[in-house]
Parts: sequence; C-alpha cells; structure tokens
Amino acid sequence: MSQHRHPGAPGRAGAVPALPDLPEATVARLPEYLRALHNLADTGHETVSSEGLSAAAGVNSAKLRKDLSHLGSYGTRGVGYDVALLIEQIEYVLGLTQRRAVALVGVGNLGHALAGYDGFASRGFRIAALLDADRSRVGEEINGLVVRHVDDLPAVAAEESLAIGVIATPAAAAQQVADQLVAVGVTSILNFAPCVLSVPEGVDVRKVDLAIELQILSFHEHRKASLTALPATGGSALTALPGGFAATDTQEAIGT
Amino acid sequence: MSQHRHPGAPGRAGAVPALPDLPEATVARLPEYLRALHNLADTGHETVSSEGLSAAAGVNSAKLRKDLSHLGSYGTRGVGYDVALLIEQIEYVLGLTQRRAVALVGVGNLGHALAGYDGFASRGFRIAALLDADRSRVGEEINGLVVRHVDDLPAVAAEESLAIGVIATPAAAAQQVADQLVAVGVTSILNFAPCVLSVPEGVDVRKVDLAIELQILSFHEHRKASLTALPATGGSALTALPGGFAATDTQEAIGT
DNA sequence: CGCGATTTGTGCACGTCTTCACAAGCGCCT
DNA sequence: AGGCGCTTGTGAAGACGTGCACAAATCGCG
Repeated sequence: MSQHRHPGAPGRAGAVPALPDLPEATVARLPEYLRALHNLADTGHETVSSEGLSAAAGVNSAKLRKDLSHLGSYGTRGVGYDVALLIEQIEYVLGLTQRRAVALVGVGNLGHALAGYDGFASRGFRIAALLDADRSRVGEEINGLVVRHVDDLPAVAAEESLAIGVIATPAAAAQQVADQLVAVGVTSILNFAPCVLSVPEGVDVRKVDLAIELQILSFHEHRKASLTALPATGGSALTALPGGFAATDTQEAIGT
Repeated sequence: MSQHRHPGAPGRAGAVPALPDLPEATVARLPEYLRALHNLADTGHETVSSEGLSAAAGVNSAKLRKDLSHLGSYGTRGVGYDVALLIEQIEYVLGLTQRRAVALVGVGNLGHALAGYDGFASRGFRIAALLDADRSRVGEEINGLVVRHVDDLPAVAAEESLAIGVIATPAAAAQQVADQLVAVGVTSILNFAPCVLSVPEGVDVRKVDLAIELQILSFHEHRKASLTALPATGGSALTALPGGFAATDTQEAIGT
C-alpha cells in the first residue's frame, strides 16, 4: 500500500488502466456513492466507513463494499475509506475527469428546464449546444446559450467533441433526432421522449420517462390498496407487505 | 375461454381479484407495453403478436410473453393478443382505471416544466396541486393551476384524495417536503431531488436523477474509448464489446 | 373434417445480483 | 510488543431475472 497509484491523477502515463468491467448494477450505483461522498467531503469528513457511506447512499453496506472492491478500491481495514481518494477513483472510472460536452435537442417545456438545470454543470457536464427543429425558437437565448437549428448539428459537432446527446423532443421527432445525433458521432443518448429508439450497435441509449415512473408508483398504490382491503392476511399493513420491495428502488433509513 | 372476465371492467363486483404479485422487473415494463399498445390501437391494429408488441416495446418476445403470463393474460394461440383487452388489463393492474391525483412540490426550473408536461395528463394522472415553499411564487398561475404554499398541504389533502407526491425541490428541502407529504397520507413519492429520502415503511419512493443518468452514460463513453485505444483484442469495436450491455437498458432494434 | 401454419404459455438452464457471515488486516492502547 | 476492537474484502448460497426451445392450443383452408 506504499504505492498509492491514483488512477485519476493527471500525470498518468502508462497504458490505459483497462477499466475493470464492472457489473451494470454497480455502475448505476457509483454516481450515488459519488454524490454522498461529495456531501461528506463538504462536511469535513476525511474518511468514512462502508456503514456510514452506505447509509448516506441508501444501500446495503455489503453491497457497497462489493461495489467498491470491483473497482479495486483501496480502503483501510479498521479505518474505512479515504473520502478524497474514493471521489477521485470513482470520478475516474465514470470518466468524469474531463468535463463532457452534451448537446440538448428540443427546447420545449422539458428541454427548457433541462437547459437551466445546474445539476448538469455541477456534476461533470457542460451543455455545449441547444438545438431545436422549430425555426421560430432558433435564436432564443436560454441560460447564456443561443438556440440553434437542429440541422446545425454537424457544425456543432465540428466545434465541440460531442459524445453525448439529450433528446427532449416530442416522441414523433425523437427517432429522427437520434439518427442525426448518431450521424455526427454521438455514441450515448439520454432519451426523454416516450418512445423506443432504434440505434446502431455501439450506441448506448438510456431512457427516462416521467409518466412511466408515476405508473409504477400507481401500481404499488393499487397493490397497497388491495392489500388493506383484505383483512384475511394477519398482521398490519406493515408486515403484510410481501418482502422484496424495499430493496429494489425504495430507499428507507438514512443515517447522518 | 368462453368466460372473458375483464378484470378492469367497470361493473366488477366480487372481491378484489387479489393482484397477482408481479416481479418488479415486470411491473417496470408494463407501462412500456401499455404505451406501445396505445400506439397500435391508434393505428388501427386489433390484435398483435408477442413478436410485434415486443419489437414495439424494445424487449425480447419471450420476456414479453412471460410478463403477460404473470398477470394471467389472455392471448390466443395462433393469433396473438387483443389490443383493446390487453390495454384494459394492464391499465387495471397498474391502477390506472382511476385518474390519480398528484401533488407537485417545488415550482422551480424543473417543477415548472413538470407542471406543463402533458404526458402526465395523457397517461392517467392529474396534477391536483402545485406547491412551493417560496411565498413569492405563491399565487403564480401555471398551466391553469395556482401555486399554493407548501404549508397548505393538509388543506389540499383534505380536498383531494392524494396518494402520490412529486418532489422537485432543491436537495436541501426534499427531506422536509417528504415528511410533510407522508404526514398528509401520501404513500408514493417520485423524487427528482438528488438526495436519499428517509420514509417510513409502506411508503414507496422512486428516484429520478438526471445527472446520474448522464454519469452512467459517461462511464460507457469512457469504457468505449478505452476499448478502442486497445488494438490488442481482435475484432472491430462492434464485436469487442463484452456482452451483457445490450439487454440492460439499451434498446436496439425496433420493428414497425 | 383433418391438417398445417402460427403463436402462446412455460419448463429449464444459465447468468446476474444480493446478502450473509467471516477471515484477514489495520490501528490503537496498554 | 502484544492484544483487542474495528473494518474491509470476499466466498458461498440463495433470490431473481433472462432467454431458449418446445409442447399445447387455435385458426384457416382445402
């Protein structure tokens, strides 16, 4: 342990450290750990135990340890993890050492809000361009950025190193926009339009559908209602819940 | 099969059909099927095969069949599924037969956009109230709704049957808002604030964090970049991808 | 009326994810 | 120096999710 090899350090010279291929489930949790770690760092903590960090991130501590072990993390037994070092490592693995440029297409209701969302800027991203197909919107200034026409995408891509695109258009336009993004070299797309996108292999698409989230909650409401309607199953509504829901996406119990 | 018992039919009399407890993964996909089915219905299709529907929803056909079988679905071998009937069934299971009232707390950047998002209204939800802690915002009218102060929550809950709350406040305020929501009987929360919420058992929380989605994409970008930097592993970038990524959240191949 | 084409529903095997439980390692205190 | 308490890292087991492949069922046609 004498040789602290900071993977994220600027002067890294050798071959690429060959990103350990992490389980998808782990990757999805790393950003949450990162956020919790930044909170800890801001409140003056220098080290944190897996117990403490897992509570702050809302997960099981064993899961957290396994996640961190996957990226070959250096914790110290009996002490915990060095907060600053862990931040550095996770940011490196997530590819956040460079501030990535993002193109946002669709400056409607939602796109407008996304353009003004400071959470992007504060967490490693930079909105490099706002684009819209509606020429009447072109020229509008939002948050210091001027809206350009979506046909300018090739020009934008030439100016910036674009790898990520965000689609906030109506569903009907989304596929065409996706094709245009792919055509200029974008290989990751965050899609807010309620539709399935067809993209070539090698392009990653993540979808966020606000209505779907509500519908999932609606199901649980329905289920809870149908449970309380059945007095048969002994016990209160608390114990009546057939286990398996708390872990998936529900977060209970946060420590401080 | 002579006895088509429409579970979602209005006149359902007997005891609650005891919602089959579906796997969470299935529940998460049902809304996607529902959207695809509505599209099909709008384009005049009366029946659809598992192959066709799965393509429209961007999933494996076997997975779709298994999902539908879980809710005891009635397909017809050799023919497929009745689109209208399936819509009815899924909407029933998801608890969408009633239009659910939703309280939206936080009318900032994002909350403003959510208040104007018509995808909620068109997919089974009704924004029953807009609330904010900032008194200077109270009284503002958005999309036909007047913003009220968050302290009015008990009054709102008394007027409406509130079960779902949406939090679109800054992270610092989210926990307090969650507590207030829970206090007035809300049992499902959709949280857009980048923080972990602590809620009592029996309350479901789903979290949507826009920056996290981008960070996950960033990881894949980083990985793809580190792969193309290694000429060692034979084959093109296409085949170099270690399998297991296409299925998780990436949607390829959509048929029409 | 029977047969072939088609499609559903599902048993089974496999891979992934989660959780427990504990050995190994580290620092501190005496 | 030695022991003790604390914490990490991980083996193993079980739960969960996925996808193949095929039997069972249905329709349409000759």
